[in-house]
Formats: sequence, C-alpha cells, structure tokens
Amino acid sequence: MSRTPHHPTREQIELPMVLDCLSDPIRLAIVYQLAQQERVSSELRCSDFSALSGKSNLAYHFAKLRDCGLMRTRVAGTNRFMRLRREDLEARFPGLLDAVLGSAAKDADRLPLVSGCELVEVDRK
Amino acid sequence: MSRTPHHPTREQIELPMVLDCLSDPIRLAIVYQLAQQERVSSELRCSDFSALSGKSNLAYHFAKLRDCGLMRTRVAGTNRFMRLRREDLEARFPGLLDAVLGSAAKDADRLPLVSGCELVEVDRK
DNA sequence: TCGATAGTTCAATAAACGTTGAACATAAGG
DNA sequence: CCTTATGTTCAACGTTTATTGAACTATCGA
Repeated sequence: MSRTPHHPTREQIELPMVLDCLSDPIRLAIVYQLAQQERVSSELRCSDFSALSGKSNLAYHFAKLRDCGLMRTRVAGTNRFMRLRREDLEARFPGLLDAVLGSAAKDADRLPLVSGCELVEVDRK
Repeated sequence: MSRTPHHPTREQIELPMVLDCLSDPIRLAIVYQLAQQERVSSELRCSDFSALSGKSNLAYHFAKLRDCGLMRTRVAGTNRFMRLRREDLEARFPGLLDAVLGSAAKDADRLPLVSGCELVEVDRK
C-alpha cells in the first residue's frame, strides 16, 4: 500500500475528467457532502459514506475523485480523511465547483445522500 | 425518421446526465462552439462540426446532447439546426453552463476545436 | 426524374465503467 | 501477540460507451 495516494498537481486537473467524475450520482453525493461538511470541519472519513455503497466500491470512487483532482486524501492511522481541493479547483476553473454544488443542492432530493445526523461530529485525533 | 427528434422538458433535465454529456471532449467542443456562435446567429448545422468526427459519430453525440437537454434540434429541409437550450439550463441550474463554458474557454487549447473561420456565416433560409 | 446532399439508423467492435466479494495491508486496542 | 477496525487491491462480471462503415431516408436542385 503506497504511503500517500497519488494526487494530480493543480495544473494537471482536466475539465473533462472533473465533469466525468461529477457525473456519477455517488461521486456527486460524496462531493456534495464534503462541501456541506466544509462549514464544520472540512474533512470526512471514508466510512462516513458507508451508507452510499460497499467499502470496495467506495474505494473505487474515492480513487477516481482523487485522480481527477477533486479531493485530497490524508492518511491518519487506519483512517483516510478526505477534503475538497477547493482552492485548486477555484484557481483552475473559477466558479465551476460552486455552480455544480448549487445545482446539486437544487436537486438534493435526487441525490443518494447519507442520513445526515452522524456527519457533524468533529472528533479528530 | 421521426419528424421531430425527442427533447426532454425543462424539468426532466438531470444534473448527472448534463455533466456526463459535457465530460466528452467532442461534445464539450460542440457546446463550446455553439456558445461562441450565439453572439452571431445562435444556430449551427451538423455539418459545421464535420471536422470533429465522422457523420455517424456526430449524430450519436448530437443525440446525447439532445437527450440530456443541452441543445435543441430544429429540422429545416435536409438540414438540422442546433442551438443551446440556454434559458432552460439557466432556469434549471443557474450559473452552471456559464461556469462550464468559462472553464472550457480557459482550456480551449485542450479542446478539439473546429478551425474557426467558416463558423461565422449566417445565411439562413 | 435523377443525382447529389444532409443526417439518421443499425450492427459490430473494443475499451472503459460500476459493482461485487475475497484477499490483503496497516494500524490501534486489549 | 492476537483481534478488530479501516481501507485498498485484485479478479470477475455484466453493462455502457465511443467509434466505424454500410445501408437507409428524406430533401433539394438541375
């Protein structure tokens, strides 16, 4: 297992890959919830999304989200903490992320969202 | 051949489908050029994009762009005129199209664009 | 009416995608 | 050390995707 997962540099972030990544309902939901969480702690564990799908499937989606530059993974013990690469995305494609998030918010009822309550804990180590 | 191709209603436009549609470089280029053309005439013929790919492949991409609600096709003789569904998209997902177009403009050099000159003619019938 | 023009439709292909479960790796807690 | 918890990796699968060429439809112009 590589110590730190691969992340593209800011300049390597490609528009088609970002849009393709966001076009999957599960990944869009992940990004959406990550954005919601930003107001509180900016980071979430993989297991926080376990309601969306199985572990291995989530790992697959997380890898895609990393590969396209949408989020960054920080390894801490057995946990992986993920957060949006907001600044990189804003620098690369100004206004895009917020437009997508706003659109997702309008259609939040069509997204496979996690229940909600348990997403607000901030106990970090 | 059905007289008028199928188009979704405004409310039927889905965010994941739109993002998926825009994630293909050829389709993104089509939408981008359609947007560029808006300043002049708002419509382009299928054959105006023949530099991007073959006829049948373009028909495939046009169908996807219609099905997801990004553009509308008007049949006129043997020609099909396409235009962006700007108002519908703006009503459904405010700011999204412009954010994507702005991002595409920033990376225009990475898009498979048509040469350019021949896109400015406005001779309609 | 005949031929050229503009697009669509269909079948075939190869590649990519999303999903699953089993096996694996790593770190934390007793 | 052993067990548990967190995630990753891998192989397998069925599905969807983009692309091609050939056949087809429909319209326009001579």
